[in-house]
Amino acid sequence: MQETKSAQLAFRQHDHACCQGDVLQYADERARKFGLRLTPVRRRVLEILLENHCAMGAYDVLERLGQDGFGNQPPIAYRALDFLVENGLAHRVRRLNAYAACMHPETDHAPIFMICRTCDAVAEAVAQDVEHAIAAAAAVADFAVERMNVEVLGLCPACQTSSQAVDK
Amino acid sequence: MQETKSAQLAFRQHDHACCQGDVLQYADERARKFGLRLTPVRRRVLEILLENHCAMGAYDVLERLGQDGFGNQPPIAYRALDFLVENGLAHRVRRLNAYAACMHPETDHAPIFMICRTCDAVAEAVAQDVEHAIAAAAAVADFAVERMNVEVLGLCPACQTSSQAVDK
DNA sequence: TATAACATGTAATATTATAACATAAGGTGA
DNA sequence: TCACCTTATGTTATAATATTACATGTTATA
Repeated sequence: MQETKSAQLAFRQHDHACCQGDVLQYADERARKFGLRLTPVRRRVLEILLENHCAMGAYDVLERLGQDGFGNQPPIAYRALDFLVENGLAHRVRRLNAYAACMHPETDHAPIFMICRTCDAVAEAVAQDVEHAIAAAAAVADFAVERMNVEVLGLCPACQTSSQAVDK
Repeated sequence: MQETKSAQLAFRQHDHACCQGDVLQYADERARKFGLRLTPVRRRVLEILLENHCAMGAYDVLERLGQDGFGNQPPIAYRALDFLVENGLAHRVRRLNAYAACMHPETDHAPIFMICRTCDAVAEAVAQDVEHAIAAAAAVADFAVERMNVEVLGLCPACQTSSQAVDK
């Protein structure tokens, strides 16, 4: 059980400025090192995604971009989001039709999302044993794995104890 | 490693009439036993999903329903699909915005889909060890799991050996 | 500085999904 | 059987998500 630390963190009070700062710094570094073009829109989208531990829809991101003086047509947001996803700086959360900043950009990993059904918080865990178990299951079927993603729906610690824990 | 047998099967030549027959029979049984109303549209949608080991979009299902004399407006398809999903007779494949008949309706399980990137075949595996590993990761974050799903993208056995294995 | 490759702006449209309300069908107790 | 309630279906409209296509601009480099 390695590295679920940050997943615990996401659901709790914490100094989120660190999450943001660390990830942004890493993104800048990587852009420099690998010649990624982390342009203003792209970097801004990453910042927006990092504002809190929730996934955001493309149109929400787009609205923010418009406010900041960037274009306000869908492709502006989708292209920046695609760039981030392709370069491991964000993930797509399919259950929510939304995107979340990657909290572990330094490690090559399959994202495991825990999605709170009531407050929409999203925590990303990295758990190698899960990946291994999935890889093993795929191997039995002779399936050549390229990507995998895991999405878990439920209640975050806060919502378990609050009265919001009703069906939505 | 239990129960990936059927996942192997899905990707290979097999007597698919058995898959269909078994699942439909089980669905009928369960409907009777638990008083589920497996109405004509709903049953027909299940049959359509069972026609091959691919996931189908709601609008594809809808088109088929229209041909069969059922209504041809989106809610017709979505409602039947929702019913099947809620009653464990189908799953939603989020990566494809599509639906697939459940191949293991008799067991309560989290679906694990292997999705072939080139031929769109979908195989459903049931692997308890994967579920356990995910549950353990969630427990560390105090996350109360309600549902989980795993989607693996890659190449099915047939497409690995064919020339179709290029980027799509 | 010409050029090629990549990125952004913009308009239009495709695809997926839901809301809201009317009608019909099935189940149940008087 | 009827009245009633609940559940399911039909229908219209529209919301939410995503992409295509093409014009324009920017950057890297020969």
